[in-house]
Amino acid sequence: MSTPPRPSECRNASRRILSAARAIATREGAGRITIEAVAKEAGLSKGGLLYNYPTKRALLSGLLAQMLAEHRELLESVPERHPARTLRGHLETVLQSEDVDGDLSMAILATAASDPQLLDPLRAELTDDLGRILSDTQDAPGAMVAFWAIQGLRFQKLLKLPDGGADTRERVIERLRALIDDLK
Amino acid sequence: MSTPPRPSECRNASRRILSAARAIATREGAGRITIEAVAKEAGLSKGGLLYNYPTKRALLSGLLAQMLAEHRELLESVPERHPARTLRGHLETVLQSEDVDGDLSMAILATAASDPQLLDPLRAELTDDLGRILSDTQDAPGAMVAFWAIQGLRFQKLLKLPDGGADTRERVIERLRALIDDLK
DNA sequence: TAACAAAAACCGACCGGACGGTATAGTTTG
DNA sequence: CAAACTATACCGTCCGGTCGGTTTTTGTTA
Repeated sequence: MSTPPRPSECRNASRRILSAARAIATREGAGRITIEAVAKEAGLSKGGLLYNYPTKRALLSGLLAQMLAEHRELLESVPERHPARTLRGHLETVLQSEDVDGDLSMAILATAASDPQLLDPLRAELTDDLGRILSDTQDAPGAMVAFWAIQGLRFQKLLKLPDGGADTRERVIERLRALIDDLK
Repeated sequence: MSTPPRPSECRNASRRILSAARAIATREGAGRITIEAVAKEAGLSKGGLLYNYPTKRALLSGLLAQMLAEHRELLESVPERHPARTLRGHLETVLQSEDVDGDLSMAILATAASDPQLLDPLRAELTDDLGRILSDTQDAPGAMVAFWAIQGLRFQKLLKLPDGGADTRERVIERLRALIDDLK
């Protein structure tokens, strides 16, 4: 009658599957995300996984959605009240997710290569954020430069590109913070 | 005897193979780069390709090397004499490669996901450039912010992330140019 | 220049294995 | 019982790589 009182089970299975996928991506690399491997990691069978996510695409889509949700959560937990709150939020979010999601994000990039549509939710989210950022400041170009710099930082971490050493890095981040705070 | 330098033949096979791979990546997406497909596109057989590139890894490595070489060529062709010449070179290079190498870069990202070592040459090159940039300016943090912004721009184009519209985009780039020129 | 051998370049059938997805039979739970 | 859920066997496909053989190029010698 009323909705079957077992969303917990079903949800848990889905969540377990997603974290299994994340575990595999982090431990063995992005290319190792296969239905069988994820199912095994999650402690159920291939059929069981395919019952929850009928295709691999659906699985990846769910994975991306989960990451996006967590990202947004982190972003909104930035307490600071500030005209460029969102910008600041993005920066702190990038800094905070210390390499935890590295290989995982790589997984997303990898799949995006073969299925660009999977990135659509991400695009929508970013468009939203960007709109808020631009409408929060009078210096749109300055805000955009900061936004790009944050994205650059994100990919620099992701691909383990050089960053000029920890010391300069710290100073650069400080500079970036100052740039953002001076925006208004 | 009149043996004009004819390593051209041998080289041509390799180059033909690489451009075939690029064509496939651009036309059909990054995931479609397979040995058979590339061989067919290049007009030779699977065995023939594997003669030139003994493994797929070698093929991808060659692909990345070629792209790096072209990138460097572009970068060094920036005429401007300027303390932040390299920085400016990166910016103009990104702007110039108008979506031509989009899916191709995606291919590289995709493979990087499964084989992170392939990015090592890229890392070396960037480390080199970054060193030059930092030693060319007195404002290291400012230069790094600009560098990150350029990288962010690169990935924004690559993943087709939002950019706030062509008009603002143009203004942002102008701002970025000004930032770089004011560096010294 | 012709003959010829050796090496380089290339061919394409084939193998082994992984992977996504299906079909179906079984099990739990309300 | 029925619906939700799970397990397992299996299929078709694709793909990277191997291997034995063939063609083309090159160097040498007469």
